Amino acid sequence: MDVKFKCNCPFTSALDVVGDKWLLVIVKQMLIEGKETFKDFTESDEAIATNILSAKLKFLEEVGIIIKTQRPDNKKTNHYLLTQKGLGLTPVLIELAIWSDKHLRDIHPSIVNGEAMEFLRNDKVAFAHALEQNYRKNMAKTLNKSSVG
Amino acid sequence: MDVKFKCNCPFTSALDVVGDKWLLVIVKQMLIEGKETFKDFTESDEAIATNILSAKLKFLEEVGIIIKTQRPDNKKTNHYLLTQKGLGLTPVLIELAIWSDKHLRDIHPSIVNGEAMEFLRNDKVAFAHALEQNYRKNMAKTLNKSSVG
DNA sequence: ATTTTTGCTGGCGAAATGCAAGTAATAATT
DNA sequence: AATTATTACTTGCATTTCGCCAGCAAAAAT
Repeated sequence: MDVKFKCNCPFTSALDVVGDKWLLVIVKQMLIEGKETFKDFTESDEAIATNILSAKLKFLEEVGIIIKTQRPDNKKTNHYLLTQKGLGLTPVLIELAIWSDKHLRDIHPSIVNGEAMEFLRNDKVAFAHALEQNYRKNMAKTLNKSSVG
Repeated sequence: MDVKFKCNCPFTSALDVVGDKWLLVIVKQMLIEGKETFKDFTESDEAIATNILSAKLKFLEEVGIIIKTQRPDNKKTNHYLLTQKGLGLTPVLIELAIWSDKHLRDIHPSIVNGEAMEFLRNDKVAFAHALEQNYRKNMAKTLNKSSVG
């Protein structure tokens, strides 16, 4: 289940890891939608099958993009969190969204186009920063909540 | 063979198109390595199988990322060129390379690390610009060459 | 006229994906 | 304390995609 690198090209090597139908979707769900638990992922719009989800989470953990944690008050529910390596994928996701915005509306007109998209168009660096800050903040909040209550 | 969009999320929608093992590798080969013909691709480091290559080129053409052209002096060799939509993926590729550089060297130490990588680290916007300019220049050159000689 | 190159296509086994059902452990409810 | 519900998976099986290899026709080079 470990990565096979085709060559020493930095572009291709990244794709050897995350160039997959599901991996970046999972990272996006964590970063943008704050999903953490197995159940969170199964309830998503993208509807990933549980066996695939299980395998992909295992893989993401193996390569160090996420870590599996538990809360002291719950021995069952696993919480998957992005590592630095995982958060480092934020700019990749952002460029993908920008590309969608510019080049995909012709064949897929119903792509969302709200104020978040406008923020992203106006200042992608700030948007990336805000996303990462927000992720860290929420992570701290939920971690704290569980250890208190 | 056409795209199935899972939802209206701009992140996921981009991945519905290019979130694949091969598509971005092919785009990278065109942009960075100047590959244009079927044979060029088959001779790459990444060694894509011909049937897959054929299918992927067809798909990339369908979604408008590349176009298939011919030179007046050669009725056999097809030249695949990036469209604006295709060139628009440059920032995505660049962010992937940056991520590799930062986060993949621990599990894949032989990733190339020359002066191009340094240029990329120092100024990714300039790097992207240079890449696109270079692509257009070479495209013009080869197009010109064929119509002359 | 013959050989080589180019751009594919087709067959077939292997791997990845997707759907549905099942399970075991924990947590919540009564 | 007993029952029910939830969570995080696993298993089985059908379908799709991948990947190697061989072949092949049209065009180009010799």
